[in-house]
Amino acid sequence: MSKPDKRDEIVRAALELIAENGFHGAPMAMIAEHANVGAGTIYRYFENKDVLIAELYQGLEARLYPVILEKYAPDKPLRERFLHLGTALLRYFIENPLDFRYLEQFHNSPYGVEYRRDKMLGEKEGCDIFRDLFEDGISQQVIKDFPLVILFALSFGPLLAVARDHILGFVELDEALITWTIEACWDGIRR
Amino acid sequence: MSKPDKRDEIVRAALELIAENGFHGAPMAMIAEHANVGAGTIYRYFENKDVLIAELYQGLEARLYPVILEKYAPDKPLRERFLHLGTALLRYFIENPLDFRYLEQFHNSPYGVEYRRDKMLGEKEGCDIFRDLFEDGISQQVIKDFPLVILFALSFGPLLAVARDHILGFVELDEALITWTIEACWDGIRR
Amino acid sequence: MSKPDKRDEIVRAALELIAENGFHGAPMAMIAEHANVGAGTIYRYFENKDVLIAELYQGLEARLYPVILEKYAPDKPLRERFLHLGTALLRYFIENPLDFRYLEQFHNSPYGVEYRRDKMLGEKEGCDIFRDLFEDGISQQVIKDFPLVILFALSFGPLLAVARDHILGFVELDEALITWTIEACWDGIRR
Amino acid sequence: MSKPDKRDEIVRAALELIAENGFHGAPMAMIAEHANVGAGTIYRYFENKDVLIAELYQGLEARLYPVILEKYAPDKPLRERFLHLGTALLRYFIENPLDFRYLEQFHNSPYGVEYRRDKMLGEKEGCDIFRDLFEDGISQQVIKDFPLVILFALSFGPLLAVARDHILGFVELDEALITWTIEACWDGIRR
DNA sequence: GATGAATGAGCGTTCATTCAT
DNA sequence: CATGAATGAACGCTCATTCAT
Repeated sequence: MSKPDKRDEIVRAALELIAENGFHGAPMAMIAEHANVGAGTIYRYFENKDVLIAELYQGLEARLYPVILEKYAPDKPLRERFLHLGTALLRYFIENPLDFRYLEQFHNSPYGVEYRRDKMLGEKEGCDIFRDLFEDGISQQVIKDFPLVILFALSFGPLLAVARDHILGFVELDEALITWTIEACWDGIRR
Repeated sequence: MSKPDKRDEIVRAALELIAENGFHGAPMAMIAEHANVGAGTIYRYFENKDVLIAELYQGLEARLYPVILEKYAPDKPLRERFLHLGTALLRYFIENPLDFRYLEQFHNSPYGVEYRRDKMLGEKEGCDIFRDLFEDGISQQVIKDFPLVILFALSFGPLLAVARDHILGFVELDEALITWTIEACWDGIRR
Repeated sequence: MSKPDKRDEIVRAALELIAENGFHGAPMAMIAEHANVGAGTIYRYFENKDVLIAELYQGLEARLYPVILEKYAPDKPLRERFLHLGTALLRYFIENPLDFRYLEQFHNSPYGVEYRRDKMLGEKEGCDIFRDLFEDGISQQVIKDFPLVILFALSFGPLLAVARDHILGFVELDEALITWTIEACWDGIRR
Repeated sequence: MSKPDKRDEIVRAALELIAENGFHGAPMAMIAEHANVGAGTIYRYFENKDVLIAELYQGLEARLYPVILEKYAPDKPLRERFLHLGTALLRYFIENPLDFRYLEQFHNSPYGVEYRRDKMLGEKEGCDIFRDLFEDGISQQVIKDFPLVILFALSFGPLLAVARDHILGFVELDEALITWTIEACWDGIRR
């Protein structure tokens, strides 16, 4: 009960600071201070800053999956499945803006690119659900016969963009707007 | 004639280095060296690194507009206009990967967010052509009646994503794929 | 019986690590780990790292004496006594390279110099046998009438140097070479 | 005239501090302070601390050779040549105690060992004069037929030891004692 | 104007030591 | 007694910026 205390505080502080200020706006000393922890303590839990960054990312991903898969019914029609996943994801980002900003920071960095490249090469994408969905859709001639990468771009591109705009205050997303946006994404990929 | 010479060299070197290595992979001394210029000289043309970064961005934007507006016919049908602008933009990014990488670096940084917020508030979007296009489309009931920000996200989100994927080598975009992608974006925003 | 157990383990681990990696290649945490002991436990037996280092040295010296005094016959001729002590010492170093490396590390450090200075002032040399030998030799006009310090230098200088060279692999000392070397040392100090 | 100013100050400060306190008793910040130089300035002249240490060593060696070779007559008898080199070396150490202490620090460190190993493998010893002397002596049957390494140990071992003792104040070397000591070394290696 | 040597605050990281358990 | 998590001062090093030439 007291064990993960410090580690959690470090993770929380790092998430907050990196999400808000970027990787180089979050020095280890500042993370330590915000976690109410000695500077050296971080290194008991994470080998170095890179490892902290990577583990933080993996933690976020691990939290994300169960959320969007909740109540997911793989036997429903493709459109419905897509809307479920898309809205769940968008809602998650809106409700967890720190997570979202962190994921963006990570993806736009050498770490993120390399990480993604590794996942591309190793077939073990975490995005299997989406991949399955797209491949199903293509073979059923419901979704455009595009390379998967393009379909991902057509789906996630707008999704991430609106999440960012909402978090930065450029637009106020409500339930209706969320649904319409994801429906528009579907219009983009469906035949 | 010799004044802009050095300034141009500095801008070129900065673009190259920042696009390839990110902001903190491009120290001022390295930029100076690549520009064949003294380290102090940069400060005659740019107050500090932040200003250099911002002016570089504005220069890129200024170069971009004429390119995508070339042969643009504002009296053609909306779909055709959208396809023209979208494919021109995507082609530009693919042919000028350095510019694209720099724009991405800039957007994912405190500078970028603040810059964009200023532009939002000041109403003086550089994206007037797109704004006009979307507003036309909405009033003609050809484009979905969404907030402009959402329409931007549905259009540029996928566009930037595929450009990034192409440049990182995750997909090979040819003319056909470019057209299909922009058409899919249109499907996303049209009624 | 369990008390000296841990202390011994600490001493053994410290000797090993310091001999192989030097003082700053042997952090307390590493010593503790190699001794299968908690990091704080070391401080129950040694006030701090400096004390550990000094006591380790004294322990080594204490082990050394009985070895070289074994079968030492103080009534034999001076030359024979010198050869006995010299070869015994050199053999000990060769057979216990860890001890030797540690002694060298110690001597080449602020600790070593201060330690030696204290011993010089306090007259309580541990090297009494050698001192007796030299003083005997001087009064019998067999050994050169040099200050003791010089005689020590002429005897131990080469001895330590060849031991080091052997351990570092620059020369392979066998029994013959050991004897010849010590005889050469004797040639250096005898009249 | 003003160019090597800073570099020289850095070298001087580093020599002083390392000679007196050892490598880890001479942090870069302290060296900078003693050289009246900013901390970063050192890195304009030396890539890192290791390079500073190595270049300092090479500088000392370069200064040493001319000194001991001054008035050296390679056609004099072996004994005379040995005494010349030995006393010159010992005198140099006594007159330049900082140089001596630095050389000792260097030799007793990973740098020193590796450096020496390299020199052993590559035949281009800086100690060629001594090597020539020893090889001459062996072939003329004036010097004992020992491996060179042993002869070096018999010569330099006492020499370095007495230099150290003098500098630390354990003995006061005058001209007579210097000569006697080197003569005793000769007695050690001659047949 | 142009230079680049000089600066020093700030970074990521280590490790001797302490102390609550 | 023994532990090992926690600490924070100190380290080597980088780099945006300045200023004498």
